[in-house]
Amino acid sequence: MSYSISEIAKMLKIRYYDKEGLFPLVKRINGIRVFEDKDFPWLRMLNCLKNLNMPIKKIKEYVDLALKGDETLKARYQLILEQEENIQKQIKELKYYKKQIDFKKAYYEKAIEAGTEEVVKDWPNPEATLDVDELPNKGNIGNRR
Amino acid sequence: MSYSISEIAKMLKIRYYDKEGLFPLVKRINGIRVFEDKDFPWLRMLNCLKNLNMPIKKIKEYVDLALKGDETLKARYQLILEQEENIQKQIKELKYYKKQIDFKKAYYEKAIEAGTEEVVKDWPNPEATLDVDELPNKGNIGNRR
DNA sequence: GCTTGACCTAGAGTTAACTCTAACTTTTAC
DNA sequence: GTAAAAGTTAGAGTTAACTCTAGGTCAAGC
Repeated sequence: MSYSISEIAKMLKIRYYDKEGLFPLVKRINGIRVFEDKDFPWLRMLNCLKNLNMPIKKIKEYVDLALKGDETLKARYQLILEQEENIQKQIKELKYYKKQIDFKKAYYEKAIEAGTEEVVKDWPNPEATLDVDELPNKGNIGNRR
Repeated sequence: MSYSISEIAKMLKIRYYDKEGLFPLVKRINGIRVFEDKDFPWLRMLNCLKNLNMPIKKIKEYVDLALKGDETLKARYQLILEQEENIQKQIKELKYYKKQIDFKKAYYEKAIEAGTEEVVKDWPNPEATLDVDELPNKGNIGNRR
């Protein structure tokens, strides 16, 4: 089974990504892109990296490595390892900020109950630092801010 | 204790955020911003929203609501609830993509061991769909892509 | 054969979030 | 009092990731 570009374009911003060189291996008939089942694992992988906030240029690097074949296996493995760390950091970061949000949630619940923010104005924040070193790092091992 | 802008600027891109109207309540002496301990909970909150990928304009809306006082308590509470959902979705999404990354990790480990990708080329992907409906939604309740 | 519609491209335009520059003021150190 | 350091601003420039436009090709249906 094959897929037309309009079908695929609903799922990803295909033309743009193709322009950026992200799928050099997709078949063409008379210049028209024809996606096949075999392309899907690749599309899924690109979609994954994109949603992990990897910049297009970095994804392109990965594509170029993949094109070079077996000699770049270790480099690609390295990139995957970085993404694994990246995911862990992002989850950690989200959980960190969840504390702040949960605090504010309770804060507003109490304030709404009382009809005024006055009663909660001096509730202590969950953590008293803004020091960058104590904030989780942004999940940015090579990925965008 | 107070803090100079250069001290604060290391932590956040203060001048830019101020320009965007994100801290209208910070004190000034002869036009120079003077941050005080009382400002920190606010700065932390802005930092939190920023790191949850809320666009500056949306953060500004929150700031403007806060300035209006008690009449906007419910609206602000609503915004916080959205962020709570947003965090849950983002964590879910990250865990989803982690499966893909873990698959690739094992894939490359095997390929490196064998010296060639050939041996793993036909390993089945963890999930066989690219259907947008089956992918977790991007964590974007009002937040940027 | 001709219109319609789905596809193609190059390139211009848009948007968000910075980032830098230049010219000015205020504070600090001697 | 004066020079340097650190603060200020408006506004121009940058970058990434789209998004749109204009003009063109090609196959299908009438």
